[in-house]
Amino acid sequence: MPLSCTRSCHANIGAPGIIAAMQKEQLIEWLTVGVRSAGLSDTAVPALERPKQAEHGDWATNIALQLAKPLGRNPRDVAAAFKAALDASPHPLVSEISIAGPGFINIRLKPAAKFSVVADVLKAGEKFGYGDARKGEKVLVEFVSANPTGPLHTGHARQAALGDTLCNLLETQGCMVHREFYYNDAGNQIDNLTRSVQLRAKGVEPDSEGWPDDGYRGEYIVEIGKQFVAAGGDVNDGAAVREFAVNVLRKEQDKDLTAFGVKKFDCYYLESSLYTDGRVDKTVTALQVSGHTYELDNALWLKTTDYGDDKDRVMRKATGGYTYFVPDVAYHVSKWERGFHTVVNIQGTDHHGTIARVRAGLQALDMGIPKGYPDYLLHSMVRVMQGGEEVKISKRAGSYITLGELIEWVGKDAVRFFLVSRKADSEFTFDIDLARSQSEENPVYYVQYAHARICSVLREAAVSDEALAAADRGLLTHEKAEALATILADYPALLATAARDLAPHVLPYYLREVSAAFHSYYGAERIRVDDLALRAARASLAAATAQVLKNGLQLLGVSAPTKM
RNA sequence: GCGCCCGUAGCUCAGCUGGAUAGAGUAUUGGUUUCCGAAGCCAAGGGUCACUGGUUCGACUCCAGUCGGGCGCGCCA
Repeated sequence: MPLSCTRSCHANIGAPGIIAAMQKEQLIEWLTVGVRSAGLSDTAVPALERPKQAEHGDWATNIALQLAKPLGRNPRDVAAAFKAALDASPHPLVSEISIAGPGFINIRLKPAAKFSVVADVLKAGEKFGYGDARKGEKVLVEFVSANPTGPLHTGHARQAALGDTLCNLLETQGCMVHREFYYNDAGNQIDNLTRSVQLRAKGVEPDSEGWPDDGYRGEYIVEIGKQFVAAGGDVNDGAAVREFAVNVLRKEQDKDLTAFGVKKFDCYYLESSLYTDGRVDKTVTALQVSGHTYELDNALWLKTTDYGDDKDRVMRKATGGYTYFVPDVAYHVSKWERGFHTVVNIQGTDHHGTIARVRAGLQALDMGIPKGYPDYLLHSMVRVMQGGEEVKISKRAGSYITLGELIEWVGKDAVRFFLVSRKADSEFTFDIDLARSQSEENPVYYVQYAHARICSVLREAAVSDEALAAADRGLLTHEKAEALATILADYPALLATAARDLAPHVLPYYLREVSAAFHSYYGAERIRVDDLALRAARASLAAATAQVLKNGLQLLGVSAPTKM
């Protein structure tokens, strides 16, 4: 992002508005000017980061350390020259500049600069943290994409929580987000479902004679059979059984997702439509024309090794049908042609092997699709423990824990917060017994409690919105108040990086920090004091904190109770 | 065997494009309420960042190898 800001804008720093959100950029610009005027570099742009330890100041830069080597100078000397240049043209937000350790430059801000974020939050309200850096960018996020052959399990739950939150995060950056659910309704999984329902309806038990090895064993199969018969259906009518079963399961999945607080999908894309609308045939033809295919053993192959895959892949089987990866490529062409040049697929890590070949297929089409298209956010499976033993997650076995059960046991808020809290690719164990017995200790309650506590305090303090907005933040002096305001000011940048890095897990972590900073401040200073001006100032900081907590929880799909 | 991911406190996990004394929660121990919500706060103990070597001013972070774990490697989806 270009920095159009020059020195002239420093004169406007005292003005209210979006100052806090711009502070970092302004400081970087100031530092960059300092680097130039000190004659250290014509191109280097200093990076600003929060020091791990608060005593070191509000911001720090390691630019002197980085420039020392190319300049052939001692880092401390470089830092001294840099500091001299900065001292020569002081920044109105900065109260102190110091050199520390091997050559860090630590910067301390004036209190007014730190507390300006409070006014920003109160003014922006629910939109605080939103930016327009990616305004108008069309982004498609595909997630859940469960086969309509059974209830959603804990893996789907993780995917739904990650996907929904990621979509929300992208929207805060101005993206036009399209939520898509891909339905594998054309494969033999559906045939298997149909057959399983028919057999159970006829009284054939799993593992008895005539039961297929890969038949679905779950109890829901029996229930669907009963419902079908009760509705007057003919079990021998495969097409009718199939339609009925898929319909029932789709409804159940939708019900679970709704209960999980997942926003409505914009589109349910049917795999079968890729065949009926000719996209599959068109894709095959295009690949043949591209010259990257060949025939061998009566099958048609694509030379995906030309694009980094470790072996070539069959497109059309000797028996005549296409392998699954052909409609997959056709599907992604559809995403591209619908104008989505940023696409994120959220899938289990067990699908990582398919990434190379899908991308290879898209490359081979030679239609200008970039190499790394689409993006993937892979998550590892959720292991479920119960009674000290692992419950195997297997759709075929039917013995897995469902999303509906998780919600029933620990509640939607806790499940969502918990599932997003972990990095997507780290495995984790969901201990059902623990979650049941200790749900009160789930971190989500800590954050929700902070929000409820603030709401309660604000009710007691009875400061009007006008008085909150007009409060004199210069009255805030406690270091814990400064620490809290500093954390609040990080929120917009946090959302931007979480969206950019496809890393929703940083949000729960951040909300915990905000809550901790508030609780700590609350213990140090009384809000409802007799001095009304002071009361308003402190209440305004609390109100801003509640707003950030509420905004963050909303992105996670977790409620922000005003009392609990 | 090959490919991708992972290995951080007793347990569950953070650690941003390499930066200062490796952090949270939980568990353990000890404090804390005549006053706005104690589901809180304050503090203590707890570490060979799997191991070995390399890159450099500096490595949990980057590279190579070893060990251990997960997943994938079908003319299944």
